[in-house]
Amino acid sequence: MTQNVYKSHDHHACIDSAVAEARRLCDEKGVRLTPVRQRVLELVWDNHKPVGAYDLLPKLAEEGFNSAPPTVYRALDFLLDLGLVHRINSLNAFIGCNHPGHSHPTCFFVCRECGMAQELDATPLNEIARQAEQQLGVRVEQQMTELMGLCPRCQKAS
Amino acid sequence: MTQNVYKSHDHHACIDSAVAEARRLCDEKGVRLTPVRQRVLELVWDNHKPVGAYDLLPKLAEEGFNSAPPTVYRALDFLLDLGLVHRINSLNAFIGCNHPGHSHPTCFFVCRECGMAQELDATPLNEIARQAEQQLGVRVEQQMTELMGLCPRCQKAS
DNA sequence: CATCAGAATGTAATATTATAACCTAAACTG
DNA sequence: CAGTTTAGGTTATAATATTACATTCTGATG
Repeated sequence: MTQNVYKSHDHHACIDSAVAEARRLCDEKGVRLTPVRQRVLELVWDNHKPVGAYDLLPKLAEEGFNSAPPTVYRALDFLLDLGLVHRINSLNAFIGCNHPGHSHPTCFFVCRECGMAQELDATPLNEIARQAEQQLGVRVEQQMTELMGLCPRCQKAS
Repeated sequence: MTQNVYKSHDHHACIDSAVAEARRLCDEKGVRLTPVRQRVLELVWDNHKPVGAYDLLPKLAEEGFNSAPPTVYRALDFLLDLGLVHRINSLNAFIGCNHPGHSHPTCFFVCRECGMAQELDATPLNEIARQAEQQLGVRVEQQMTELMGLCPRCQKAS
């Protein structure tokens, strides 16, 4: 399943593989991973904390990219559509997805102290969707779960 | 479990029981259900669609209440703390809770066409939280699931 | 009852997040 | 290479939320 962000790991490898995966996916779908889209993806992957759209703007500006809100929102929308990033609604922030390409129910744990996010296996959510469909007759198209609390590190620190 | 909002029902009774429940809870906790707080609660319950903070402002103004953003956000924060309303993060909107008073994992289905929200039994979420706690060592304090799709009515309409 | 403390509200300003609208440039397509 | 689609540039503004500080109300206590 998803990696454990609380274990130390070679984060450059995380970023590289995210970009490689993105490139593969874009080729497959015949869409373009333009420089600004790729750079936004890399910046989102910069660490395991969800990042706000407006945090990206100055970074893009530094590097000579255009940097008005529509630029970054367009790039993020593109990446969201492909499942390369997810939006954490409770934070108005974005985080890389480590198994993009197939739409899937989404589930994150976010630490209220350090802000790091850990993607979780969302399989049990399918049960909720299935029940809702059977009992209420709704049709579920998307789902997102957000857990909040303290990560192992921040528990120790307090 | 939770009521089915797609079945016709006496909605005045929904509102009345929400207010009665709020009053009981406030008495129990020794906090005050002031006029503006009660009115905000009623307005949130006005129908089964999540309502934005800024939608409430003109309604409060009409009725002679003060109506600046802090007024409505304070009232909503108060109601959120007591579990009388929930916030639907994907919509930046608020909806009444029909079993307030004990903190619980929250789960809503929201129709992308009509916007109505249906609270669901979130018990299966506990499984996700339990697994995250065991496998990752995190401590889960809050959780929220949002499902999106088409409600029975809007499926027929299309 | 007078006074005091804490809770609640009033008010103005501003911060943060996101989108609209319209134009220009680049890249595929036949 | 002409036409079309896709992407990006630019300006302005909409929508959501908070800060900071002044004022008023409420309930407790002497």
